[in-house]
Amino acid sequence: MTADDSLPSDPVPDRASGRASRGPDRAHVTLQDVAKEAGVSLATASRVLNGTAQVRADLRARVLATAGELAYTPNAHAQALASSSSKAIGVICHDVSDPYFAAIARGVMRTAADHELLVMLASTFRDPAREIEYIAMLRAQRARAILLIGSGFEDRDWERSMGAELEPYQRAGGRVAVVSRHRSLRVDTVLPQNREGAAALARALLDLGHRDFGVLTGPRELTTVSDRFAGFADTLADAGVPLRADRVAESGFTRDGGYAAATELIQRGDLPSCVFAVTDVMAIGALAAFRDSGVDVPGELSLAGFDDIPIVRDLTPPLTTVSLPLDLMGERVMQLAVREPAPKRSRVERIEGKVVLRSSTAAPHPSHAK
Amino acid sequence: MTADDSLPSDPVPDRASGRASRGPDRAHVTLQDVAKEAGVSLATASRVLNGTAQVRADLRARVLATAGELAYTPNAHAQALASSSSKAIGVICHDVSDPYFAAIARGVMRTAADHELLVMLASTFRDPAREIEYIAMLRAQRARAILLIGSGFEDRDWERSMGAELEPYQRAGGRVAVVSRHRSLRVDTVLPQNREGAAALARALLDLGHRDFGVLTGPRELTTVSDRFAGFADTLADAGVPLRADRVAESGFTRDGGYAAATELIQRGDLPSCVFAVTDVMAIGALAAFRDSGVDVPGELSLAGFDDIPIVRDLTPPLTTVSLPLDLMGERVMQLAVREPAPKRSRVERIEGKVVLRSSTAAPHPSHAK
DNA sequence: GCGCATTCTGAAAGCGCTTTCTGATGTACC
DNA sequence: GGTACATCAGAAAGCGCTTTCAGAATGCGC
Repeated sequence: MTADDSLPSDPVPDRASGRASRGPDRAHVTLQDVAKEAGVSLATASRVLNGTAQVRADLRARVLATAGELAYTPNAHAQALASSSSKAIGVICHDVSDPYFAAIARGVMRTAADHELLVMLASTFRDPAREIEYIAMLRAQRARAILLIGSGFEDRDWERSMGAELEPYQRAGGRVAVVSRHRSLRVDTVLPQNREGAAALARALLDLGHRDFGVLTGPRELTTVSDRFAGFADTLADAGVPLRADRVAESGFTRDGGYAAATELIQRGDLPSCVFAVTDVMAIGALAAFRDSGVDVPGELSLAGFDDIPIVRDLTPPLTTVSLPLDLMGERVMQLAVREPAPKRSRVERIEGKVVLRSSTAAPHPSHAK
Repeated sequence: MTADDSLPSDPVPDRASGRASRGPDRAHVTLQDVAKEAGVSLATASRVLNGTAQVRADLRARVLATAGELAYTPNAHAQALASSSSKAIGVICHDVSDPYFAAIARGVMRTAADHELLVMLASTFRDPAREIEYIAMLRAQRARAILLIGSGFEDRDWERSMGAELEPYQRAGGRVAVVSRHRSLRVDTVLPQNREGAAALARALLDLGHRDFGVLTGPRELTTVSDRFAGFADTLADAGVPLRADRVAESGFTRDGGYAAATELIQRGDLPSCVFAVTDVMAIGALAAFRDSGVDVPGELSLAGFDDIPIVRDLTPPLTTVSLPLDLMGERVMQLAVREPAPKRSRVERIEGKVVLRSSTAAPHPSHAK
């Protein structure tokens, strides 16, 4: 790759010499400029451009015309400062490139566009310190709302510092909404029914005849992980099916984490008949690990995930999972953030997951018969 | 899903009644508040908090302490207005949930974090009007830089209106950088070598023995599509291998577009021995189509993509593709935007693609022998 | 101990806009 | 024709911060 090359240049109107026909020499055209040029007062120009009040038709037309000619763009900072309200909302996620988040973000972006809002996006890469730091930045930007997408932590310290940052923000009129459970954050929530979804999945897998399960989990301190794990494990227990401790492997909440966890399971020796990965992303890694080790899915082992990110349909075999309407969840959390805040209590919008059986799961291999 | 439920509430310090110990009643703590409380002037407080100048140690300490106590957060809008510079940069893409973009965005976010910048992200969903609109919004926000990620259009009108929006922005000191070719936009560019990459891929596929090719393309007016197509087709032509018109199917630049294009190819009757999808995302759809139609890849037909988005390694079979360092490209475009602008000409950073042969391609099926 | 250079602090002028408040103009009615 | 009431334009006061400028306080040399 070479730098300092040049693209086919084109004739840009006298950039170096003078300047475009009417534009002022200063960097930006201000409302003042427009007003002067149109021969009206600052106030009138403002009113015309914002439609705040009636303005005589001819003045109105003049202002509009000059604004166009001068290519006037309002200074959003000045507007924000004067009107103390901003058109930007902040979204904090762990990683833009995680398909789970990307799918939710899509819904958020779409809905933001409908409201003519700008989205400031921040990736924390699961670093709690960075998360706090970003909230401070969004607070500084006077973002109209802050959206937290993705699992919270089961961690007292984190909760405390999070609350300390968010509470003054909310007191100052900022809106906060989250996807996933954030204990003790008093905020509007879009809450995927992780526990119930995992339970339903467990029942479906039991119905297929499985009695010997493995679980690939992410870090236990993530609420999403602990909820899904608990839902799955409890249902097995209720059915009288034990979940052996050595059948549970914990690793990172990523594709590679899934690969690592599955590999660990394989190395421990005899495999269960069915494995549940707490997220699809981990399941993708697990599937690769099983393939690399020559474990046939679903012939020798069934595999299921959670989330139903778009890609899992196109895997071989397509992945059984608990389907969450991710795009919709993004839309909803955005709507919660935009709607009038509930007077006292925070709203919780529960999102049900639906078990989708695809060909990554099948009846257990005969060798697993009791 | 039910709404208006309540999360386990926690004791928030007297939100309704009075207020937290020292905080003022107004919505936000201002620098003025801090200065008064610390018994110094506004100027001194500002200097302490920005490290703009030396301040006597004891005053310094007092300011810092009160700022902490009052949980002071500067108003970024006021700062931006007063100093006419902002800490936000704008990124415009087509769809956050497209893995190609998501991977680049990751690099962008990482690099932005290093520079303590906030990223405002906008999805256009390939609507040129929305693209223009977003640029206007970012201009209003006085974004320090605007990044355009993704293919430009080969379209005079679009170029013109794009230029009209961008040119005043740049004249006012705004920085613009893009990924992919944007004809006649005089901006710093991270330029994947689409033509060369596609040519190299064609050669590799010829080397495998293929002589009968098909191509699945996206909309021709996208520069990325036309470059890749041209590189591929020209190389075939140079090798004396014809590319029949009925072996080319055009569709949307998405997974479903790839599925549709592949289906069209299948329905036209006899298949080529090798198919090139101009992006991995389309290749994923094509792979699904071939599977659904019982066409064995690579047994009956070889399939190759372009981009090397992370997921294609985990497909069955793993996809042959032209690998682009997407994360790095994101980093680079961000760096271009942050670096001092080149005095006269725009910089172009060429990014080479590397052909990666995986198992979705193989020697042609014997039935295709000449 | 005095004068001068050197720090450091505070007052004040904006940055570009919104939004009262005030005043001017026009209309309606008696 | 004069008063009362709308209606609409303009002056001006901020919004919360940075930054210049001038003045106060300190240090030093002689």
